[in-house]
Amino acid sequence: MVATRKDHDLVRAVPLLADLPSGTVERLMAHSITHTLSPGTRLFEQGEPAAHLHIVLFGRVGLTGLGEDRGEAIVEFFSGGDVVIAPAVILEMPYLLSGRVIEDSRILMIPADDIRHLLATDHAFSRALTVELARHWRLLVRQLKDLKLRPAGERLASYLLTLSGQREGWHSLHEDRRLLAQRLSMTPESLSRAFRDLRGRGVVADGRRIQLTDVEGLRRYCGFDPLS
Amino acid sequence: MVATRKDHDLVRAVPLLADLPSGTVERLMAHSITHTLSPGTRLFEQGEPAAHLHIVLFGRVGLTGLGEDRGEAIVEFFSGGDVVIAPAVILEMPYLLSGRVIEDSRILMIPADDIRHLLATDHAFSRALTVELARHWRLLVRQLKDLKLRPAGERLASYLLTLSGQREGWHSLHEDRRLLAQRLSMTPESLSRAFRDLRGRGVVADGRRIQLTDVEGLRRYCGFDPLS
DNA sequence: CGGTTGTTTGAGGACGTTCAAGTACTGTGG
DNA sequence: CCACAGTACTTGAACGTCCTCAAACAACCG
Repeated sequence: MVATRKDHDLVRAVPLLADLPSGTVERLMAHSITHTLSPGTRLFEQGEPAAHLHIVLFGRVGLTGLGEDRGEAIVEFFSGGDVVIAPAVILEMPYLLSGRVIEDSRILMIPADDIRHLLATDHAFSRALTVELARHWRLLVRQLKDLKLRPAGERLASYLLTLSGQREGWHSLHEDRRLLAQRLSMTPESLSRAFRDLRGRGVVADGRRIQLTDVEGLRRYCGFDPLS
Repeated sequence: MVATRKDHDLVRAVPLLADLPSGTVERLMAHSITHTLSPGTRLFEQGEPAAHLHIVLFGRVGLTGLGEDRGEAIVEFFSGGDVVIAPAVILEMPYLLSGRVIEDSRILMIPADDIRHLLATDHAFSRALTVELARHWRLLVRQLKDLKLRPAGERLASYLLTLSGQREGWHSLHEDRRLLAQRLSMTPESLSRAFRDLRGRGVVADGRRIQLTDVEGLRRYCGFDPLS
């Protein structure tokens, strides 16, 4: 619960906080809470006010949107060093998404008021937050383009290319296929069929282990755009 | 081309710039270019480096993603007072989207270097940019949730509720149906059918004129979430 | 008037979902 | 060690939504 020595090192490695004077970080940490959480834990729910800024020190967290009765869709995964949802905290508005732990994770929670106060008083922090938001913006835009312009199979191919850094050889999925399917906006069944179809294009899949043998072919197949 | 007196007033009304000392705004304007542009004009293309920050003084601009051979998808519309794509400028990265003028518009273009310099030196600007990005982030998330969780008809209903501010009576679409269809990720044919289906739910459509007679029913139909 | 553009409607088809089994892997208790 | 349950993944068949293609219609404009 209380931040440990090791937490401190992890905190210093968070890009958002890396450039702050250590005194400032101390003050942030003073009011913060650090938790080790298990898969399934809900960090916050869509619709509730943002009381804390959540930062993933290690582990993995999923952002999910809840539909009326259509289950939930995963918008993005976040892992070590990532800030989970800054906009709700910045704007003092309710969350548009829910946060759920999907791997054993260590989560730093900083009170929203402290964040807003720092945003108002600390230029370096404000700048770092701007950069962080700009990065997230691009993540979302990429996904919107995927959804609007690419069919399911190509979305998977594109995801695999990003995951692998476009390197051939063995790689490992970071999440199980049910979650991956939700992230890619398809059912587990469709994901399974998409993997089957990619077998003819140099993708060997065995559980979470994935081998890519024809990155160039995959790029052509899904019109992969290395911009990022 | 050169900023006029009237431009100056419009600039002062841009939220991003409203809180800056007037000296700073003067300096920004000194190197900036202001253009009046007609529908169809391309502001910038996906993939090219961001040389300017574009701000819409009045008119309407569409952000479009280009697929390999699948035409283009509209990600969002921007109008008076909106900053078009800050992230590419902030991060010095290529655009992920193309910008196209869809109505006669007056566009302020500020050199990217000036923006980055101001971001690094002016706390108030940095803060305003953070807030602007946080707002855009929420726009994108809303749309992602729409795409992932709602079928075409409900996306239209949701769009109409947002457009109207959930008020009954007559309203006007800001763009023609072809563009609206692209924004909602469907074909014009599907949009036409979606309007037909909504006739039974209190939506009267005549060209760009729309009348809503049962906002509460529409809300229930699409599970509208007033969070914003 | 003919041409262009925007919208609507219908028929057919593709992609992805749903529903329903079936297989493989894991850990548990007998 | 095996039987068993539980979970994860795969496969097949039927269905639905939305797209494509084609045509008709209206409005507008030279």
